[in-house]
Amino acid sequence: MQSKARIKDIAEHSGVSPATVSRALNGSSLVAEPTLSRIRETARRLGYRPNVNARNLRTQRSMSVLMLVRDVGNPFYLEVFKGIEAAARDAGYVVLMGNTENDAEREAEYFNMLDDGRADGMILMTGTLPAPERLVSAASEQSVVVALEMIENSTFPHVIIDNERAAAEAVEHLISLGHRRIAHIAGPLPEEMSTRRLAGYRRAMQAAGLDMPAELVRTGDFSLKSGELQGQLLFEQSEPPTAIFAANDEMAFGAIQAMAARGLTVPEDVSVVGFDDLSLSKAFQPPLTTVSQPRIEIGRTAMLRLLDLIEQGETSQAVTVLGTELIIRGTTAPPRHN
Amino acid sequence: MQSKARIKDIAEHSGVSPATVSRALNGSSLVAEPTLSRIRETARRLGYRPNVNARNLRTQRSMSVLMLVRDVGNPFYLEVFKGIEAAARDAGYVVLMGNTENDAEREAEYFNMLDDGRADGMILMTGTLPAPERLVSAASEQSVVVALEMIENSTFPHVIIDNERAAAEAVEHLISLGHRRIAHIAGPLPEEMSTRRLAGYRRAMQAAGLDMPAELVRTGDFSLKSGELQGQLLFEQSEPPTAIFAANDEMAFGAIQAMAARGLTVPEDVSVVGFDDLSLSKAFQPPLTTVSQPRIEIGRTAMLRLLDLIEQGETSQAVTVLGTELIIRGTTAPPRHN
DNA sequence: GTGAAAGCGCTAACAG
DNA sequence: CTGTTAGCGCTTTCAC
Repeated sequence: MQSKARIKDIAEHSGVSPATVSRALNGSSLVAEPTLSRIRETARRLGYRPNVNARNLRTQRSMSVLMLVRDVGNPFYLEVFKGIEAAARDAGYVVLMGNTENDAEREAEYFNMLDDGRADGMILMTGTLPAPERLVSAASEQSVVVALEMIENSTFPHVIIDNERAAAEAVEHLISLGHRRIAHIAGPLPEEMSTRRLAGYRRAMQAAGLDMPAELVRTGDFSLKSGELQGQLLFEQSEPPTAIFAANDEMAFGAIQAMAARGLTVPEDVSVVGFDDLSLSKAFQPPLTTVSQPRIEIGRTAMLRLLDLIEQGETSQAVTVLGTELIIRGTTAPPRHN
Repeated sequence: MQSKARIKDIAEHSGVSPATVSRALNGSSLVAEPTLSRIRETARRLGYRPNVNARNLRTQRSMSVLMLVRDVGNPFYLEVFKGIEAAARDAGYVVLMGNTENDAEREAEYFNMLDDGRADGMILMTGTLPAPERLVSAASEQSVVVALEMIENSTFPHVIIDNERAAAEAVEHLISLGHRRIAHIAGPLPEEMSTRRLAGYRRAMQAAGLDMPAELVRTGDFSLKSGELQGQLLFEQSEPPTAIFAANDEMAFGAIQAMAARGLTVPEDVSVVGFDDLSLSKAFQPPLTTVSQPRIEIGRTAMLRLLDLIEQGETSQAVTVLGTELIIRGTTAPPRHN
């Protein structure tokens, strides 16, 4: 096996010009049969692989996309990645992973990679746009699809769920069980996702004519630890809640941990609803009642939209809203003293 | 702002040759001061970004690495990714994500990407090597670091933990609590990782002179579901175990789920130990006793080794064994009837 | 310290 | 259907 056969080598070995080899290998219909298979055969024999950088330089494409998240460590993203990766592969693209850790500069850097020619487009899951002065080209000129988090005033296609509605449904479930003193542990505000889930909580509470004293609405940061802390604070109050709606599963787990530490049981003493339906949530004891989102589908759809954008310059759907489902499991029950 | 300033544009704007611009921007010491800052200034003003594909073609490097796993959906990888991403970024590399789903063809394809010039090296976490006949160049000629799973008879640097020893320690813990009928739910055999953990179980049992009847050693596939199934089977026996060592946390959760379904409590009726220490494991009720591995560190170290390989052609350490720790939490206790 | 020239490997006009 | 030619944007000899 040669070390790195080039198109030129194949051309010589099969007695044609490089152009013909290129055409043959790229499935151009303009190559005659005997030539075609001869070329293919030599390519195979020589272990030929097109040099991606040369091709990219020439075609001004990279056949790769970037997926950008705030925190790779968040288990929530896993299946979204999976959906993206599968759709990308099917279309012949590779996937670059970017992690911003909420750092605006990093985020800008990744945006600028689109100008470098390193990626043809990006799936943005950070919920934010870098400041224009940090960017080489206007963000709006890039092929970007926003997933999971809505970015207001942007013209990018979005693939999202209706966070407000889903949150309201979760709270309505608690209300229908008879709970009246329902707390909410929100995600980091004023992030869009957290804001919408909070709004859903408020909407449902209001519709039922229930009180929402400030001490029942707490803010966490989606981490286990913050759920634990806020759960703790919630039960140090004179009049603790009988139910909690946490803005994600991890905080729900944290809150349950805090309650266990105080000798409270779920759902007997307190009901808890989460959001996300992590793969482990059903294995929790008791299994967590939570809002399930179609994560793989979100990833897949976002990637398909991005392909439209890259290949057609536009996409059919500006905003795609995927459905959620409240999964009622073991952490919710009627309140004790009803 | 121009659309896509090239090095030539900067050269014209600052009255020098492209060569000088290239030198200036790449920090070559051969550029005189006045020229240097003039060039830098115009580059900034024009929003210049070097075209990555052109540079890659010229330098025959891609400044990107590939990380390959069996299943992106596995929460175990998250922090390993994080460690890899951070170390890669620091060194100016970007990270491509590859998912094989145990498909040998896909795995070979990713290997071949190293020949394409798409990535300069790879962190292999699948525990397997593609068949040589599928590969364009011999695998051994590539810059590859194996992480998490040992590949026997390969010359690649490895970054691993001592699975056998860690498993033995977990089982010793159960033995020291007084358990004698200890079951093991293994991962998929004959994968290296599963095999080593099983060996650790056997070693500890043997050392304590305990029986290992075949019905106490079951094989799962690391999934929640398989843990549930095997846990179920374990308790349908006439003489069920008093303790279970599961080869990963997910299967431990599954087993606990199965026991809960039969009205058994952990750790009162049965003790359970897992392996991995997923971020959610401490929030489980009761919190899971498990073996913790330094996942971020594994990722980071693997990336550093890979950089050695790419940049120096060799690395100091052939095999790096990172330490594990048995975290004793709430799922283990002395057996009921001792 | 700077410039001219070549070429990385590929694809896409344009001719024929 | 096939070959010739040019050039993507960059870095790097080699001269001066």
